[in-house]
Amino acid sequence: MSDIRPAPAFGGESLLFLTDEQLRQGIEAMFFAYRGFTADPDRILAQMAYGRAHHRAIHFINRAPGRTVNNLLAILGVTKQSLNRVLRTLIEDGMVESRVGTVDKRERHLFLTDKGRALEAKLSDAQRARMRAAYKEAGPEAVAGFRKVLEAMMDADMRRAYTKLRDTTS
Amino acid sequence: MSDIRPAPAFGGESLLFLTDEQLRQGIEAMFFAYRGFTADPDRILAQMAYGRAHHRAIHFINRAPGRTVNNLLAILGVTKQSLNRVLRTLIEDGMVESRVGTVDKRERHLFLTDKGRALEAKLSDAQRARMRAAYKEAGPEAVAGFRKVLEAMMDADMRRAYTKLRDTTS
DNA sequence: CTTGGAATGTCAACAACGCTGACATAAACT
DNA sequence: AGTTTATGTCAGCGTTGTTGACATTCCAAG
Repeated sequence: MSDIRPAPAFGGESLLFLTDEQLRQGIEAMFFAYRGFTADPDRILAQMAYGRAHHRAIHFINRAPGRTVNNLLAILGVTKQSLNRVLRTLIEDGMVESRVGTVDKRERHLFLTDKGRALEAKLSDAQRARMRAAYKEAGPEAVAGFRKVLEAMMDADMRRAYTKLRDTTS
Repeated sequence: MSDIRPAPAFGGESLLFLTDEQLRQGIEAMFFAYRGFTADPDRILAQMAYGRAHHRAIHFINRAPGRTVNNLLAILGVTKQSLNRVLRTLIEDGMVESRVGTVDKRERHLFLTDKGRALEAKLSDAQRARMRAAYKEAGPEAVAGFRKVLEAMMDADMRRAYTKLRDTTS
């Protein structure tokens, strides 16, 4: 709120970046950037009656084929009921295959079909193209900082999920 | 898709950051971080039957009191019908005041009431606290890079809206 | 001055995707 | 064997995005 600050007499580089004003700019940047981040896949998804939830499911199934529903749930951070609706349409449409577990028959293991992999590639390509352009424009050092701040912004459990995933070169 | 890369013989700092693998990590970081970004305000909003859309409206009305509905629309990037529903509840609840324009009576100028400002402060404080912690952990240089990449990721028109807003120390 | 079109905002109905509740089935524990 | 726990499915609700229809106001052309 109060934008009053004690007029930093030092470098400016060192303390100014924690003023409410700076934080507010970061918040707004995050808001606008996230819209750009999702814009390209959203356009593709809209053409086929899919939404962002479908994209997320496809992405993370592709990341680790054979993943169980419960495992996917933990990563996505939604309820199983919510995920189930999305999975059902993806299975009906032949994008995802659900195989009953061999050792534990309660589990369903999820795989992308060829069709599903094709969609995944299309969505990923679109999203990566924007990311690549942004990275290129900002430069390697900026990218390192970007990643560092994002990681610090995550909830503790999401951070664990992320680093675990990050270090998995599937 | 293809994670095959021509084995960079140079610094690594220079080209490696544009591999599909690196881009994918950035995409996943963005996904998990955005969840953290909205988590704290979401908890507050849930207690009062409000959602993220209410938060966004309140934030940007506070940023420039007297803003018209149409102006807010351009910033939020949603349809006026969608915004209208949110505004109606905020007005009913005495958070926002809508005044008919004096020069153009078609316009409605939006203001936060004292009650609205109190809610805005509560939401902002929560969101800034996380942002501050992340900034502190990552350091000033990382923050500069963070902002740089986010800006490069925005759509052109959102970028204009953002920089215009950014340079407005209300 | 009137009239037609553009701009602004409101009301209604629909879709995507969060949520809780109720429930079936399979596994695990006592 | 009987109870508890884990996993997944079906039904229904709320928020928030969408398009369509419409009222009001402004402005410019005739």
